[in-house]
Amino acid sequence: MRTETIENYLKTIYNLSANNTTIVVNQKLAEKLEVRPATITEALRKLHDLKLVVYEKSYGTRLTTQGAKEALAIVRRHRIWETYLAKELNFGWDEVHEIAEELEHIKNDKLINKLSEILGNPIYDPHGDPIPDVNGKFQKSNFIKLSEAKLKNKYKIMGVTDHSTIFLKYLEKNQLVIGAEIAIKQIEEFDNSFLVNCNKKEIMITPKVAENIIVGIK
Amino acid sequence: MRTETIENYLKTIYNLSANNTTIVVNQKLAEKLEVRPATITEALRKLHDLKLVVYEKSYGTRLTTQGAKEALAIVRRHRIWETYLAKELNFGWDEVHEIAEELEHIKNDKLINKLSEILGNPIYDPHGDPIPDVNGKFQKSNFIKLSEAKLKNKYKIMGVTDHSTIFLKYLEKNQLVIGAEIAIKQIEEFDNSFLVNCNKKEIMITPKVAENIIVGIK
DNA sequence: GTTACAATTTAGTTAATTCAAATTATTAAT
DNA sequence: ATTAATAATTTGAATTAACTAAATTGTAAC
Repeated sequence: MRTETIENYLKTIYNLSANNTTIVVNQKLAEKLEVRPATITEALRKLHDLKLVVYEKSYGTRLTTQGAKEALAIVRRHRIWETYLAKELNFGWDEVHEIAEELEHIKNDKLINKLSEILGNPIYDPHGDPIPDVNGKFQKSNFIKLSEAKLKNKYKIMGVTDHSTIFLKYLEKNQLVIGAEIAIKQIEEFDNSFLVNCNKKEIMITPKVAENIIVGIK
Repeated sequence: MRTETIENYLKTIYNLSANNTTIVVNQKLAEKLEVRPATITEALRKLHDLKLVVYEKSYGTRLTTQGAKEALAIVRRHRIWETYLAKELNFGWDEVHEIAEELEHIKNDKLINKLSEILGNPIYDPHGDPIPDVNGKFQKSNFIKLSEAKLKNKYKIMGVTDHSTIFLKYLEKNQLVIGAEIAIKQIEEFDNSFLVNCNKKEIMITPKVAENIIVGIK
């Protein structure tokens, strides 16, 4: 079986590779996992021995088929638990991540599939992140970042890319929650800020915030 | 924080000490944890350094106040999860133990108390084992082993002391489940077997089985 | 080609967990 | 009280996992 550390490496490589489409460099891994570069080199050697990554020295890393399969299983467990904690156990969306970080390491397919079933097999977690199915497949969608939204269009908030408590609390305060509908009233050329209509109120959205909100076209 | 190994030592010492009332000897621990005696001595030295046990060499071990507190917290988490898995997630009572062995190590009071609340703060788990409350206290009861039952009396099955799958499956097959009512028809002096009436059927119960069923007086 | 930065190698450290074998303690039986 | 049997401890060590500082090597941009 895998240690938690190995699972965390797998998950982090997966997350930094934009769903396994780009190569991940050591620096990013070292940053995210808060360890020294030497540790990354060492860990990647091990993951390579376990046939979980393709690791080209001084270039970058990507997951093997097996590595991606395991990473997706971890991501699935994490996001199912987050959803379960939020929807069934009434935890706030800013609390669920931390608990799910621990629960995700418990490998019991029957348990996860049961939770998924109770939730109605959700395809998004409370942060709007897609939940892979049992086979590691995502349902397709055509969501965009709010920062790429077009003037006068209407959108629905589908997720966030920043999961920090401070950001989530900010969103909540402004009622910019999952499912909320947004109409783009104005886009300021000068600073890329957005003036939007949400819940019958006008809200000013900075580029940094817009960059971290995922919306679907209504 | 405690490692899982330390938590497992604490839990095992607690379980072998009959609710912290008797001294535990190394041999029993070695047996239960499936390690060599030398390992037990070593581990107890460590638990002693952590002020979790009172350890008298070549005599025996018992938990300190702190050790008992932590052991009870683990037992509570284990039994709450077992109950939740069985009652809310429809797992069989022979499946829940294994999963709870992992879940019990996740230390989040809010989570456990939430599960407990959803379950209506149960005081027994699916095996009939009592669940300590947040303060590590048990509700009192006057249950006895079926082997101590008296002729002609009526009892209700409240729990088991053997949690093995084989035993639980045997009980299920004979409908000797938690809550089932039993009337003692006959006690055979020669071999201490019991003839009981349960669900309108007569069942012969061997001394070994009787020893592992906990009943309450009706 | 030099410089700046990233990655790797080397040569460890620390901590957790376990064990075999030899020795010592304890207990029960005579 | 001595002995035999059994249990526990000590010693000395191995293993594994995870990580690091410091020195070296690679890479890429100017």
